[in-house]
Amino acid sequence: MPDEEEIFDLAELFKIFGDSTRMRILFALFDHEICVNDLAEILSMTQSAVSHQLRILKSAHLVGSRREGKSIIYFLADEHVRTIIDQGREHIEE
Amino acid sequence: MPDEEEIFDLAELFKIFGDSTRMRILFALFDHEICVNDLAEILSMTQSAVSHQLRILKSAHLVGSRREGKSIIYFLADEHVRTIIDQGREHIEE
DNA sequence: CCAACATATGAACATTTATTCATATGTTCA
DNA sequence: TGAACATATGAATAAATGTTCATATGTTGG
Repeated sequence: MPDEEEIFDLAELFKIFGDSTRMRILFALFDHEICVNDLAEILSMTQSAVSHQLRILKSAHLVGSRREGKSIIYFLADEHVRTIIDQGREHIEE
Repeated sequence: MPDEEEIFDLAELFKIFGDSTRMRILFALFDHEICVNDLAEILSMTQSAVSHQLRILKSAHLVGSRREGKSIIYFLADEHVRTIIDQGREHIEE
């Protein structure tokens, strides 16, 4: 049994995957990096809503970002993101 | 990009991992199956609260249950649960 | 430097959700 | 069968969270 802090952190991590909007953002970033505005268009969402969610994703190190001119480009942070999502998809197929 | 329904289901699945109480229950069941009352004691929780959460875990097929006398024994449903949690833990170690 | 563009942020509101309390359902054993 | 035990469930309350609207911050090109 891990200590309470690790359990809490784990729950916080999965909580971030537990929202359709964030999941859609993650999928949009699966193959290629995208800037905020394009994300908003692709997902038919407000720029503000996207930005709020990106902030959450970034704070959990699920995505990273870099500036490119006026835009800020977001991308998936590491392979764990893909693995976790893939495992989730496998679980659903049953 | 998966269809909206799959994304929704995925988010719903991860939402279930995204709660400390449920995560604690899952860890308690990691090594051996346990009945509701024992879970409540181990986790210092109300029997009612545990039962409510077990219901959610079971509806997502993360745990299974069987009756044994007066008690009902709960156990982890499949290996995906362990894999998903393990991947989450790996992600945190950084 | 300033106008236009791109993103971030804060407050407010609405919705979701975990827990508690009371009670119902279901099982065993005398 | 009835009492005692084990679990489930429903309603109510409190807390957490996603979106919107308005606005701030930051960058580029003229």
